[in-house]
Amino acid sequence: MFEERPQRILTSRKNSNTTECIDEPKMGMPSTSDFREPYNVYDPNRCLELDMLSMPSLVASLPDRVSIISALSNCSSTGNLDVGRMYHALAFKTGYIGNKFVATSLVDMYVKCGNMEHARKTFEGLSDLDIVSFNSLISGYPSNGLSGRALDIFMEAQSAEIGPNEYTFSILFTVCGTILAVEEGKQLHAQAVKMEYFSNIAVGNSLLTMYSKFGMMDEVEILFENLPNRNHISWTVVITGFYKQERFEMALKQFNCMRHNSGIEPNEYTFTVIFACSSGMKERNYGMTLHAQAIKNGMASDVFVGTAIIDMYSGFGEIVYAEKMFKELGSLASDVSWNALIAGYVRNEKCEEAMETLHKMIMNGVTCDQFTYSNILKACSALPSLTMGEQIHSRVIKANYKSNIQVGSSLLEMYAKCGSLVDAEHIFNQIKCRDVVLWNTMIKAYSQYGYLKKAIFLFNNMVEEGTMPTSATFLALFSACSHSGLLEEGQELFQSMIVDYGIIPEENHYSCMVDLLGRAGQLEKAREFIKGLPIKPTSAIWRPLLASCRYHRNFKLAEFVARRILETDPDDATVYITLSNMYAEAGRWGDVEKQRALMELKGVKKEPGCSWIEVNNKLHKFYSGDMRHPKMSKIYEKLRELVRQTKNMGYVPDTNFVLHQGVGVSKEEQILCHSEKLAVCFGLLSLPPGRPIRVFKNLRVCADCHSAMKYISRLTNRDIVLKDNYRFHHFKRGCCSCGDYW
DNA sequence: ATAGGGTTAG
Repeated sequence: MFEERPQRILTSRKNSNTTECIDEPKMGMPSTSDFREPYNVYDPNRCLELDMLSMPSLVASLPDRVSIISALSNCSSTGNLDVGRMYHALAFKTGYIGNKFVATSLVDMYVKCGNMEHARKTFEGLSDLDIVSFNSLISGYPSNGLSGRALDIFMEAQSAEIGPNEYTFSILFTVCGTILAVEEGKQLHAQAVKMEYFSNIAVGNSLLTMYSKFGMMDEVEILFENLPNRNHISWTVVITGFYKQERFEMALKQFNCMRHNSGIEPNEYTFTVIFACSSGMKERNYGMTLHAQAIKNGMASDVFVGTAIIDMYSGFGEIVYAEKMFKELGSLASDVSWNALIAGYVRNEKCEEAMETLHKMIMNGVTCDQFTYSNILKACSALPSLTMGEQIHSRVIKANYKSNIQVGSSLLEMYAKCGSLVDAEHIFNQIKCRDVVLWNTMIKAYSQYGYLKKAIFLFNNMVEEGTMPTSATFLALFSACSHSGLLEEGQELFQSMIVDYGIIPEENHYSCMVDLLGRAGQLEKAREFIKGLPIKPTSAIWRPLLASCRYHRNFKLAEFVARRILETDPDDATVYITLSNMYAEAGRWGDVEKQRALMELKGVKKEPGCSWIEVNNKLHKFYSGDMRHPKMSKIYEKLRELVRQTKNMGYVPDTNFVLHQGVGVSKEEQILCHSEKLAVCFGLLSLPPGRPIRVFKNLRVCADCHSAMKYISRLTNRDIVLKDNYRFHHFKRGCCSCGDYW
């Protein structure tokens, strides 16, 4: 994200009345003649309503010019606006404000304290403007989010024929880099070349930074080679440039070059980026070696380095090391460190720990920001817990982050994943300034719930509004097509993605296409498709074909595909389970037994099915046939009643896939106690009428439960949302959003 | 009296 900006022509003097930035209060832009006018000193007593009498100690012994300047410079570095204002009043009282060094120090003090209005007013009071005072003023706008304004002020200086110096260029290169003003940046570059300013390291470094922010790394490399002077900052800029482009090996190569050939030592800044690189490359051993070096050099106690290390370990799945690093930072930990730790917990599926850390963070008085909310909402989605999500949502509103686009996407995703599509839609509709991720998140939500038409509709809206779809957009659309069995539409979209949008398909796109073909019954075509792939087929690509083989009862191909998957993933329990389900459906009990024996031999375990539901802020878990829940007898009573009633409506229990008949228990009895049925039934008993029932399951919903839910939703007139490890099923008045289940 | 580099997310 960068500021909106009008394009400027920096060399022309006539074009100084450019469009104001949107977030900028109007301030009269003086013309050249204004600068020449006699004293118009900005009176702090009038403007700041300061009373000299309230500062008796200062009045008693009036400071001289030098001590005012040094006091102001002290205020600049500490950001102490109140003391700064007192010295402004003193400078006025003593008349030193007429001195240009004092006045410039004042401008700088206001700039550093973030008060651009007073900086500008003080600046306007200067009688004898020079490039230093211009630089002071210009340098303040970027840090206040008004980079475009800095370029406007620069043009005022140009108009006043007050020429730029080295300081001006380093400020402006930084400005152009942050707002991605490529044309202006190049113009300034040319101007700086003419003035031979490049022996100045700061100028060179800011120029490197600018081009690296433009993503023009070729340019950066050439410039870097030819810089007359380099220091550790120059190296860090180049390394960071490659890192941001995700060219981690190049970043590392430069780092090694710096260490071995340059004679310049890397410092905390350099180490921070290098930790981020080893995190990005998943180079666990390298990262740990680096950590040891950082400790040796005393750099691991730097907050930035420490935080980068936290993030790195969490990326390696070493959450314990991340925790340790966080503890070592102690009171040095910044909001970013807290965020990195929370993100680490979420990444490593420790959502409860993430929530606990959030509470500790609040208790410690650390301010939560968009990163915090975004991460913690992801934890709510992963749990998934709608009540926690709603609690975080109210925090987001209180902290005024609800119109933040990233937090918005996380909120949307949270509601969708917690089973409330209506709330997800509400979030989407509230955000008017949509970006591609927000669109993708909503499209993906529709796709997961099986609302293909809505997904396609949004896709068309998105394109009409001029947002370029990304590979994630198509992924969502493919999976929607495949669940709805729309083979041709899916294939057309696949072609369109490549031809019209220039997106190169990756593993997951291929996997979706295999799923699409397979579900449509084109098993051989799916196999041919895999054969013709430009990449080596992975188990993720084979897996959807195995599922299709089961549905279309193609044993031979299923066994072939199963072998392919087991070659790379020998512990994949779903392969054995799918095969034994297939054999069971065909009554091939001998083969079922063989699969079971194989699983035992290889030590592969089937995860027990578990469903859960949130009622009154409490999570209720149910396992198949589990009797531990206190309300179990009521639940079974209700369940039998429901089965009786739904049978009258046409429900026929489907016992085809029951693998082992328990002793003394009928097959029908066995499917009656499936965990999802128990959880839904408990929801019906506990939640007020009309409220949707939201149940989650760790495995796929079985065909019988799916069919039963349709009848139950009609009978009880309830919306039932059932999320399994695969997708969402939204049962409404006897229908399911996913179309026909298989 | 004025300038240059670092970590976290959807």
